[in-house]
Amino acid sequence: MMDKKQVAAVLDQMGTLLELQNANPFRIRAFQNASQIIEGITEDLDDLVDRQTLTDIDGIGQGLAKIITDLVKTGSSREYEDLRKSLPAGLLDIIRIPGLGPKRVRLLYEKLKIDSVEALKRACETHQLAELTGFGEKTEQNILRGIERLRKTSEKHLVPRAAESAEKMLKAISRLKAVKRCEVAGSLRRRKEVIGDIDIVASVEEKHRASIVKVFVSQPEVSSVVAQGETKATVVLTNGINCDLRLVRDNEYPFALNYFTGSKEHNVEMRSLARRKGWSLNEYSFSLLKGAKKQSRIPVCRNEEDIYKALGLSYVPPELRENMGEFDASRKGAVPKLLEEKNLRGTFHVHSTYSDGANSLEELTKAAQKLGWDYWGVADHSQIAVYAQGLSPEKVNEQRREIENLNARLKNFRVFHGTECDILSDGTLDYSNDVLAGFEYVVASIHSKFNMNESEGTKRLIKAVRNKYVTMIGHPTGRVLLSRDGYPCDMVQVIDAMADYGKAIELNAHPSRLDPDWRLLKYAKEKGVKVFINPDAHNADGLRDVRYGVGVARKAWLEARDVGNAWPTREVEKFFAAIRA
DNA sequence: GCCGTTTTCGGCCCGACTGTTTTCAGTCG
Repeated sequence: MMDKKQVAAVLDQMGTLLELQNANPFRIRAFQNASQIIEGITEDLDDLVDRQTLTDIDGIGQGLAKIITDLVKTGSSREYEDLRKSLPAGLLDIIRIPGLGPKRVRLLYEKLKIDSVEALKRACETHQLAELTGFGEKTEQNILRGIERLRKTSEKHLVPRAAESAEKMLKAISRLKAVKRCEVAGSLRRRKEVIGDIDIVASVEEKHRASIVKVFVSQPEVSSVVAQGETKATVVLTNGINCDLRLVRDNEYPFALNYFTGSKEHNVEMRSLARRKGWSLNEYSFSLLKGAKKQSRIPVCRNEEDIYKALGLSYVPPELRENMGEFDASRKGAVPKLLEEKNLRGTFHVHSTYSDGANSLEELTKAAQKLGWDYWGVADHSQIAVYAQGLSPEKVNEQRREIENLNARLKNFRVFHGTECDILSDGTLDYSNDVLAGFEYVVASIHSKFNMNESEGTKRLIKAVRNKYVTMIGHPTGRVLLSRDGYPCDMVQVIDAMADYGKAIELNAHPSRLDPDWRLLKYAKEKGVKVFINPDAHNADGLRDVRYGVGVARKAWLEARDVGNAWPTREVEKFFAAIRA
């Protein structure tokens, strides 16, 4: 009745409702934690329920297992219904307003009967809040601004846009003489697929703090200042993204950087590990735990590596800090050597002037050479894509001849001839097998009929995966395969099929459309499915967009050998040939 | 609510900022 996404949402909501009820904070955390766990599992939730193995998962006990089982089986649960009935639904909207937490939401409801954002807005405008103890005029103003901000920033920001702003702000800070070290932290450093806000950490002598904060808040990118203190400032940038600056002493810097990089889940585990050594860990330092039975001497930590070392761990790259197995790997010294941008030797999903691309084969080749690559692959649209000048079989032959001529002239560089072939609604492909056999590789993509139900959608894709000439499944429209709210299909099943048939998957890194789910990518890696980081480029500049995919690939623990475009030319040729063999 | 090669009971992460206080609670990250 409910899938894992829905179950996760319900558990999170139960946590919030418990907060509003002023319940035991650890009980609250148990629900929030469980929500995270369920969202992250790659096994089939139905299976776990049927086999009654939910309690094998760390963090899920008898109580939560019962609730989850009820939700999956019946679509509801006694505990959930009781909680939901105990408070008006509108409070769940109100609590999302920045500056309002469970205590004050509860108070507003009890004293002023405020049970919706609209009612709250009216109450602020008529200054009813200021009459309550603990509230004043300033708070009313802040809430009104919060309501407005929530409306504007409810959507999260994509990595490339946030990265661009972050670079500008970082540059403004780092060029100041008083700043010793500074770096972007937070989810941007962890390369999450979407970014909430930008965190910058800087080390600076105390006497210079005020001047640094002043420079920060007066940057041209800043549209308003939310908070400005001695060690912290928060601003809203002109593009609507929040940006935080934290100032610390230089000896505190590694701790601050680590702390503000997160994730929260990673930090919680770090602190637990510190406690076991008899230390307390915060954003400034280790300190000896008062009254601990066993205490170890605290080593000097000059950088993040030292902190991990102190806890008996090898360095954990920011992309892996999600408490999703990185501590185990780190203890065993088995942290993978993650993909680097410089590992990439080329890319394969590129459109030329033959279909809807803006640059010729020659121009694209020059751009790829300029990036230091060894190859690239053309993948123009197939014939049904009339809107994009999809290629007829005759045109395909013409293109092949041009590529052969080009390759004959090129030294130490190779252009591959592929296609982005449409998967039709019945799962068959837009070219006959005869035509497909003429390509070196085939990216099979969906551009039509996005409103199928999940089982039909899954069948359609798996049928395409089975086609002997398909090399990799692409995701052309952005809201597709590896994204959580994309094309209706059970991606786990599709990945299983790819593993069975030795096919690859495309991580489409087109920046304007990026929202790939790294958990699914990680699952693909575990299954041995190769990944190609492709830009879906329509011009020469677009080739560079692969760099946005590298961060997501790192989050999924991908190493150079897991990624097709990190292989040398010969290996790529072999892989393509093996698929049709 | 969860968890246990120190525990089946008693723990479970911590500091800064804000606005309203006259010493601090609530919120945030």
